[in-house]
Amino acid sequence: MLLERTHYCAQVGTLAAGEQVIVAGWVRKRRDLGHLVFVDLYDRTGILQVVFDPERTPDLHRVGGDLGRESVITVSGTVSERPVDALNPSMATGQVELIADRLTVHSTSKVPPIHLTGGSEANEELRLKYRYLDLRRPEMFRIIDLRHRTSQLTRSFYSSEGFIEVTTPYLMRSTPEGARDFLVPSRLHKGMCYALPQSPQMLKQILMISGVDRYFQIVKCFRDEDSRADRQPEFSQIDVEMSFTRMDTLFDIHERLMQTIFKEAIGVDIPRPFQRMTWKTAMERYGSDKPDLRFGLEIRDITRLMIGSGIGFIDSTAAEGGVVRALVYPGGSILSRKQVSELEQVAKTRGAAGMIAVKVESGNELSGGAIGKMLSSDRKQEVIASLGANAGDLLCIVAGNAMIVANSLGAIRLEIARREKMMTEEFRFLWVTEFPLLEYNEEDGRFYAMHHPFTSPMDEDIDWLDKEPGRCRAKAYDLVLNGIEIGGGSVRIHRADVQTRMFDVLGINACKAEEQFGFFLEALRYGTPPHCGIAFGLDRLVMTLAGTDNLRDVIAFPKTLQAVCMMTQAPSSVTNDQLNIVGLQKKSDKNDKTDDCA
RNA sequence: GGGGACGUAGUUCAGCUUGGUUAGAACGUCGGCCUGUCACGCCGAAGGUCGCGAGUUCGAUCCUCGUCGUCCCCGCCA
Repeated sequence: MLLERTHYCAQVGTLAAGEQVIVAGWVRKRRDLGHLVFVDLYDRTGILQVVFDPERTPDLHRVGGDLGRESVITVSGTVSERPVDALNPSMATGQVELIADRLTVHSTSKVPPIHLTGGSEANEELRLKYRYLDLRRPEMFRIIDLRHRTSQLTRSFYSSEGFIEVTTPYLMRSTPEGARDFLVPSRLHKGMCYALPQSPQMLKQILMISGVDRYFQIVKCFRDEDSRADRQPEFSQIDVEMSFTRMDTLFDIHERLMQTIFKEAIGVDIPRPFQRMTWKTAMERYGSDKPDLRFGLEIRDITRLMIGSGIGFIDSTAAEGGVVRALVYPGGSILSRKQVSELEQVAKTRGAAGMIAVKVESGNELSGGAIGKMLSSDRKQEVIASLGANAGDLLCIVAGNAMIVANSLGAIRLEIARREKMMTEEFRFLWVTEFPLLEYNEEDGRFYAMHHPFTSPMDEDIDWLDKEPGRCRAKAYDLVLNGIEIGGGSVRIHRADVQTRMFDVLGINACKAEEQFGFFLEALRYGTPPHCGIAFGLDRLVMTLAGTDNLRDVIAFPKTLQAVCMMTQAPSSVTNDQLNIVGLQKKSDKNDKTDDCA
């Protein structure tokens, strides 16, 4: 019969000597001194030293001496205070040990392919293949637990604010716009597919129409797009929608949610209210719609000062309606030619033609490139003054299309901060507001919704919708934390006529709209309350709480950049029979390994 | 779709610049010894398709090309 555990390893550390306990877990390490045998027993709470003493239990001692790494055992024994000279202050349970008197070996383990104790970490490919072993490491369990607590705090916070968790289907209908859908072929309707939701966007709005009033859900979302360090094909959102509420109330609720999570999960006090910044300001001053405000390094516009400089490409940039902007790299004039060229490379990957690096010399002098030669000393002085630069600094100047210049300098700004280790440990929250409603796509020759097609234009901009849609701002907002977009949402359109106008601008005519969004447009016609919502990336939030910059670290079973699960080898080929059932046929059998075991 | 980095023992890495006889180290594993260890210690041993394929060469872990895999970035994605 299974001897049942009475305590976790860590709990034993708090018990008095003489207590009888039963503990269970994995053999992390064995130290066999010939007569005495010590075993480090691990469970999710920590490590406990178990002693096998040949004088008390000769039979056990022999078995204990043979225990292999990661064998699973149950041990009963007596809690004992360690001899004074054998205390281990670096161990949570280092003042006690368990003198074993009974031992059950439930199973043994092959030699683990990754190190589970201290020191260097195995490469990620192996960690993902043997994820169950990787998750046995305390650092990984700590994150799993942190994620659990974050979810729990979220659920209880929303519940106490009158929000109701409603689950929505994963088998949805495909909608155009936005990301590529993952498709699920239908057996009952051959040739037709369900789509896994990119987010429950329309359903949560319909719940508002249903009168749910305050909805939330911790929900999986799926997007068939290329992954990144902070992007997985399937990810979790804290999804929220609320009716009859001003944007400011939504901000207030979620600032308190963040405050609660950070306080309760990691003991950090977050000041409120959070800073707010318009999208325009963010782009101009930080070159990003998700600025990291833990450091300054603001971008300044110097177009006016550079016009008529006599420098060819700068004058032509200005003539074409472009901009010239600069960033001060404090103390950057000592950079090597190579380091400067690496900075320029950063700008070039964001589409800039180049980056001009100018050194600030003493006596308001600039040296380097055409600017050092061509600019009058008055102009130089003005440039230095307007940038607040000092001798020894390096000016990074980029000219061209406003968007490209912003992105380039934004990337350089982050690179400088990384190099100079300016990213502190603090948590800087920021609401970015007044996003553009639409984005023009040159290739397709049409506008796309920047957020999604149900986002309300700002009242004062609504007339731009027909005249100059690109100028129209949206009631959309993002919550940014240390340069990471952790959430985003908007006030929604609650009038069917405005929604139709929106579709018009997007080039979705009445017929198309009816076909693709008909059910939603119809719902809007049955009494829709004004409503707004937001969704947070749970994975990214936990990532920040855990202090890692790899999304895979906070997901128990993540996928690689190629969207493969190293442990299960998903995706896999399927048999022709399986495909027939859903009415599909393979185009090529090139990678077919289905019948390897036949 | 494009750019970059990496791939050598079970693991983490060195070796490659300048091709040459037996490819090393540490940890781990296995065997022996050891009564207070906790990075236990000491003695000994086993362990390699140098990712895969082709090419150059008398000879390739090393050079070239291709290919596969992982990571990072751009595009894409909110």
